Amino acid sequence: MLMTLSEENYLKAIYNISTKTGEAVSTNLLAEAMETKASSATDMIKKLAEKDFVNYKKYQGVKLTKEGHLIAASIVRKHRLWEVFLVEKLNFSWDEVHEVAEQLEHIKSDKLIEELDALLDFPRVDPHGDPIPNKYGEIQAKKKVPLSSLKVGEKGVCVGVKSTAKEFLQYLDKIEISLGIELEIIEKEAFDGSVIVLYKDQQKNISAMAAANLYVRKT
Amino acid sequence: MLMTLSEENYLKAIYNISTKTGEAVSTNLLAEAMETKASSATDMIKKLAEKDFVNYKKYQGVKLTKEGHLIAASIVRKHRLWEVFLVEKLNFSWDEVHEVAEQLEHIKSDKLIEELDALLDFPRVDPHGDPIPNKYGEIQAKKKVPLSSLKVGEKGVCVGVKSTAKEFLQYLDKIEISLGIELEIIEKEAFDGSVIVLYKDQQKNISAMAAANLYVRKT
DNA sequence: AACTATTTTTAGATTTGTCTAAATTTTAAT
DNA sequence: ATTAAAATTTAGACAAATCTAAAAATAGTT
Repeated sequence: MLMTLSEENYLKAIYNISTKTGEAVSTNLLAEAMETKASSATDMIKKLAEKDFVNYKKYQGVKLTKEGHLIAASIVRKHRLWEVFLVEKLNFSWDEVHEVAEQLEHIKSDKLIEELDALLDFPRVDPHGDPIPNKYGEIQAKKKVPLSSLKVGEKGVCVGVKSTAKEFLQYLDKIEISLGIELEIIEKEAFDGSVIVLYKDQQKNISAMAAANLYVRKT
Repeated sequence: MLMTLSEENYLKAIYNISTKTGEAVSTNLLAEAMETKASSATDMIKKLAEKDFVNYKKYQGVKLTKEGHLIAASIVRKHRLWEVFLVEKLNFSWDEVHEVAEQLEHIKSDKLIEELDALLDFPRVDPHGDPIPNKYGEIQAKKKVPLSSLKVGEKGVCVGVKSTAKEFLQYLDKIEISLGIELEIIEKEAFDGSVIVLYKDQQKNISAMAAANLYVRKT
């Protein structure tokens, strides 16, 4: 299937928006994600509909078809695998990888991506904690959720942050929380929403604000 | 410097042709290398001349300027580093890498390519034995020469083949010659041009025909 | 030196993805 | 149910890279 760069980027944007909202993607949202005008988005939507990658009814937004979903997921898969590669093998930090992965995700070669997957030991999530679709476009990792949503006794691995404010990241650093650490909820304070967690054999208190901005994946 | 994919490919083609011929590159040769028509090549030549990447006089062909050379060399550098990566890290064979490297060579990130270089331990040549320019566009590896040009007592590393005929490659396989092997010339037969070489602690006879089709880099 | 064949350039058309501006449809509010 | 606001689509234009066909320049041969 011949896909232009632009078509691939639109499909990926539709995929990303619709996994968040679950609904049909509006022309305006899509145009905004693509940093372009609504009229351009309409043009591309028609092209994608013509190729049966999306279902489109005028004024009703778009949804990915089965084939569109598979293509979009494969681009996201490539994007996230390359992110892992950049961090694990090329000493990039997790906030430097996006721009380069945006380029690498369009490289066409099945062998390339399968071998890359193997080189990286078949990772399930990217450096931001987002799940990596398998080659059939399916996501196996559980969804990431804010730490604040866990109940007492549940455990999770830190996989990302919602806020990337400098103060917040520095705070996490100070209390020695980093990506990959496993936490267990010991207690939740009803009155202020703060949580007491166990990690590295220590119990620490985390504010409601911090707990809402720290993503974990349940284990 | 904003470069389109097409501009990069044209510059690379001019680089590759002119390193072979040493002369200005004709419109027809360039068009042929780009698998396009001469009129298209002329159009692009004008654009590249406008940007001062090439010197161009009507009907006289093109030569790279200093800046054009640097850009072209950096693309070739990326292409060849990616080829090494594919072979060394992703189990590609040396005849599978070209198509993928054609895509990867256009990824823009200085950090990416420097880190890749380090990951691969700063290779001087690609899997075909072609030299990898350094980041200043300079080539440090010595030129590859046919084995037949070496004198008695000289040594060289096998870095490539001229003919890729199946029979020839199978013959090399049979006498256990592969890329990377170091050979020493023990004797040259005057009457038929065959050479006796030492490698893997054995002396073997190689025909004049084979010696002319096997590239080595002197050591 | 003249003529022919080849190479190269020009002119005008096409496709892709984008834009602006105007028209249309939907949504929301009274 | 009307109407104003917002969202979406249409129509027409543009730049990039290509093409075909025709014109111009160069090279080769006698």
